[in-house]
Amino acid sequence: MKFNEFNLSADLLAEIEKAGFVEASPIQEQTIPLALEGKDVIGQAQTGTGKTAAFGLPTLEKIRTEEATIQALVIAPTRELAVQSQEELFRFGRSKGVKVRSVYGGSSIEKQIKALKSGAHIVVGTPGRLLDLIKRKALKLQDIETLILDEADEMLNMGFLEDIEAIISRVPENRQTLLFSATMPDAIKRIGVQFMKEPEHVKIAAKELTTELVDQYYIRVKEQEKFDTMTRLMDVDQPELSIVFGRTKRRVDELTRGLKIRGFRAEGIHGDLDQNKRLRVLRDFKNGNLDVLVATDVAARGLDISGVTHVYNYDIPQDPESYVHRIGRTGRAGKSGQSITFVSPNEMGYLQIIENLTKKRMKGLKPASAEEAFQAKKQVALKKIERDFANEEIRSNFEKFGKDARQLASEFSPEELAMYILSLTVQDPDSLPEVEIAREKPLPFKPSGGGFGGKGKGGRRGDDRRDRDRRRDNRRGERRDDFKKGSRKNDRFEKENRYRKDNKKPRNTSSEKKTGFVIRNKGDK
DNA sequence: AAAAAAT
Repeated sequence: MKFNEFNLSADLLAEIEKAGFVEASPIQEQTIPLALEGKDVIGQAQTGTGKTAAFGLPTLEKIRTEEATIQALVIAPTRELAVQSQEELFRFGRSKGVKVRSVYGGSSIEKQIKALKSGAHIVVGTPGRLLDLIKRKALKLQDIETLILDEADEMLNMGFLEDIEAIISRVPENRQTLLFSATMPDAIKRIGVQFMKEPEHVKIAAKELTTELVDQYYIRVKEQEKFDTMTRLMDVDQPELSIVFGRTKRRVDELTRGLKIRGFRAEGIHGDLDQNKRLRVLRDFKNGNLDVLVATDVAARGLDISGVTHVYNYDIPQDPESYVHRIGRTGRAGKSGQSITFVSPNEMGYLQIIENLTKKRMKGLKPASAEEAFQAKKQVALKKIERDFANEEIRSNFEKFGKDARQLASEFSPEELAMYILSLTVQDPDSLPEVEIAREKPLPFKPSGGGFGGKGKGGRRGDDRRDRDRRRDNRRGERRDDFKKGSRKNDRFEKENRYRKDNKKPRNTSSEKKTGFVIRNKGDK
């Protein structure tokens, strides 16, 4: 279905066309008509399939610009996401003259109050700042007709729920409520439904929860070897842009430092950094002034950054839902991507929990050796140098390598110069600076209920336990079969060949020799 | 058990 087949006004369609959108995605096709009718909708679809436009377009359509009232409210889990959604809504509503404001913590409330006073039809905000503005009577919600929870399952989660309830209690009961997310656990959906009237749950049916545009890999690696393993893989993969997710803010700081030492253009983003820095880092990453964004889960959800080809889960995500969102930062809008999740031997149980949620097996991957990484880097540098030498401006390019460049350039052949530049560009793997990432206390493992804790409580304990045992036995069976058929093995070799032109088998790591493919949970005996 | 979110 095409956008111009929706019952949308000409000024919206003009902006849609300007943005180059023609064909609506399935979630858009199914939710836009419902939302235009005024129905309450839960919209669930894979990451990167255009959920913002799905709730944004019908919302914009219904705004009466001649009235200077706030008619729609969007609540988002992070400040960056609030900014991004505001920008997208503004873009589509531009011709129509819709005023969209974003409000969030960490930046001047005075400015935001002024902006609200200058007129707003749609407000996009994070919970804390919204409540603050409501208390100061700078934000009136009595004219709201559409309420949207972006990343709805996160907004209705513990930690946010109380604030959300407080905000919703100020919004008129007679309203339309839209909930959107890629993930929607049943327990959370039940909470959400309480704020809605006869909601339609549009769930784009897919075998897997994650998009098939992302190739999902995991590497089983000891904690102490993780950093080297990741940087080598990055050298081999040569991502355009990549995001590295760490478990804690401190960890993100360490990883950022380490990656910088290794020569990557990397910056970190997490909740302890001041808001200017957070926005600056994100902007630099989008502009291509950075190659690697190192992040906590603050960047896991919603952020739409084109050019992200690789997501590295340096630490395995805390919640299986977080995994779905993290890897959804790549493989967006029809483009493909890769995710690589690093799993230490005692975390293999988490891998299983994630796979249970996504209904998708990650492929095992062998670490690349230092030599392989070095060769890969060298190839890339050589290509770049060759390109430079083909260019007329080779001398100006060469000059940055030293005072005598002009002299050297006249005395040596292009090949000799190339070798010289290469030696300056690519470091020998043995001389790489050492980086140590502090070991954190291991994740607590709670096998109950299939989640990472917090679920399965209440009167169903016995059932949960039986389910769990059954699931576990199934898992073991599947894995053993895989091992016999060698399908997993084949996956590994298929990937290895990318790294090994000589087809030699990379050496086994000791941990793999030890445990093969058997899953070891703490709960298992 | 961590991160996010107001100051």
